[in-house]
Amino acid sequence: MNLYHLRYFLSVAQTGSFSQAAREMHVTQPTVSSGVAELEKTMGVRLFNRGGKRVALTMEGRTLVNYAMQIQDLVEEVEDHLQRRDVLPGEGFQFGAIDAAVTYLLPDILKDYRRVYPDVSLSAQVAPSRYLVDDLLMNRSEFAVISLPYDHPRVETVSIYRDSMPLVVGASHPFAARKGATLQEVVQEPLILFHTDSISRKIVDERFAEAGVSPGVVMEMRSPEAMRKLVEVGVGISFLPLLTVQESLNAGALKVVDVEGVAFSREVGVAWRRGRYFSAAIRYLIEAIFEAYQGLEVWEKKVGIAK
Amino acid sequence: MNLYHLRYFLSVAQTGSFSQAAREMHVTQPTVSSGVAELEKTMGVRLFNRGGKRVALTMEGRTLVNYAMQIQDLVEEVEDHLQRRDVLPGEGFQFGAIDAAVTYLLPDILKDYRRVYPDVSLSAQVAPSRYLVDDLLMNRSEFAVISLPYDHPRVETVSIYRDSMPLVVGASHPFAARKGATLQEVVQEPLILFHTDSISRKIVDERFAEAGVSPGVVMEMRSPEAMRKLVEVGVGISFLPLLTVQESLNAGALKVVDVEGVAFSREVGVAWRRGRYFSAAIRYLIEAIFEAYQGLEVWEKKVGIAK
DNA sequence: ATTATATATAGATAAAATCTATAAATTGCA
DNA sequence: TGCAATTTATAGATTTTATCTATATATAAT
Repeated sequence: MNLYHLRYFLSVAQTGSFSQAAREMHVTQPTVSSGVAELEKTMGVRLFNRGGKRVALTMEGRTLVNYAMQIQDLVEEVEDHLQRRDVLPGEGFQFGAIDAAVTYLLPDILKDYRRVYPDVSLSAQVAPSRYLVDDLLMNRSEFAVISLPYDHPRVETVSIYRDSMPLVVGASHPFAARKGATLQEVVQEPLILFHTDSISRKIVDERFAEAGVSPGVVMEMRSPEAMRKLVEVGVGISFLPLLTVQESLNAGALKVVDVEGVAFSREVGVAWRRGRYFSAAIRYLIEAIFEAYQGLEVWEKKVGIAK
Repeated sequence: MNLYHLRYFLSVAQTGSFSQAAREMHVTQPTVSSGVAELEKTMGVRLFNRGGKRVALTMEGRTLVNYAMQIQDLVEEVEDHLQRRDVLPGEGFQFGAIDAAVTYLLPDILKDYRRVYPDVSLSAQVAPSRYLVDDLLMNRSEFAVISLPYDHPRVETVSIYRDSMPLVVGASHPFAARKGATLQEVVQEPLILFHTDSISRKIVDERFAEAGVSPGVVMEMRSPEAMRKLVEVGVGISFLPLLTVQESLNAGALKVVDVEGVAFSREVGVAWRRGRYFSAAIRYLIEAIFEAYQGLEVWEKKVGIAK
């Protein structure tokens, strides 16, 4: 069975004439003849009674008309759909994001997005960067907002945001009243740091190693929010992304303390599997992120031009 | 778009692998590759994200899955339907029949038929034979039960029933008390005959012409039922098919009168356009008619063997 | 009967689908 | 990190299918 033949058949059924159908379909009359003949052969039934100026559908022909019209409609509908890049209600995609991103960087963007694509269901996977990258590599998510730098031959990244990672202490901590502290003073204090598999932790560790000091780590965690709370209540002090602690700073629950010669920062960026194709609805979200922060030009240079 | 390619696509979507889909579809892997590539090209979207052990549907791919499954289902359904020669509910066909046939010959057959094909809607066109033959020639009806003989190069007929056409008179008519009447006596009486375009009338006319007499026709009609009533009330006398008058004879409202040297009869038969193809549901009805009366062997010789 | 218009058929041509062989990429394991 | 196994993509050959032109055949109307 062939979709063109089905179309010829419908046209014959409608016009009652092979010749006229051929004219409507812009093919020759023998083409219509053999198209219908092919259908009749594979179905094992006669579809038209020939003879006379007009041909007439058989009962089987009428049955086929019924189905053929439905099939045609579906085919046209899906072609339309895909060519417009419309989204089927209920369709959606999954992306990854680190905690700070979903909490502080993305909310407004996602809100706007729902206005543009109300039918797309978004599913955000929140996890530390390395897990998100696993998802990317396994094609389980379309893109991810992760901490940078992240070096992998099959992953591309573009930075969207640079975030400082100052030393923060609880309001009642001795450092809170001082202008600053030295690195030596800091390592005497109970430190709450990210887990060793995190990018932010790596940044901190490298700097400590350079300075030849080793910190007094009392706790390792993966959740910056939890760490913020712990610092607020005085369990320890920590280097935390500004994004995470901004509210607590405003509220006076935390204080930033300058540390001589230390200016930690980490970057947040968008990552995706190299060579990945982006559906229009997904691409829109990614580009909204770049527009809200930065990186649109770099992104366009990397994938924008090439389809 | 090609239905095979759609199938390959669905198989890839299901298995997550081009190679495995190829094995399932019993084609080579490049066939699946290029089939999917063709879909992607004509739709203008990427359907899968490749790379990695498994491929993953894009959003557009998921949309297409949705439609492709529906299309597949319809295709399978219609193929099944037609190959089994099932009938779509509401489907039906039209046939023609003369008054006597629908009234006296067909009722039981049609009743049985509805048990076998409850979903087929039958439409009987009741009219004099020549109009029914027009319908046959125009492919407006599938077959017809008409009066014979009917000679037309494009119409085939098979007799099913021979019906005598005796002279009938009202119970109070002078002839009713007598054993018989001569042709000369009959032509003196007011005769009610079929319209001149009818076959039964032709039979009568020919016999009169042979005998060199011309009847006193007072009324010409196309409805044997109406004629029966008119004879009953004494408007005239008539030659009517036995089928039509049997009940009135039993009730005593009419009497049969023998006419010397005259034994009219007409045949009833099934007629169809030469070369016509018969759907299973239609063929069943026709053959039921032949079985109930006669003519099955002749019919089978004419169309039975050839599909 | 004759003309005009239908559909069917035969053979040639063009288009496509599929295959074989092979390249290129990726994963998993040593 | 490098190698073996497995994956998808590509190129070219082959086969199949669809379509076209030309023509035969049948039908309807004049």
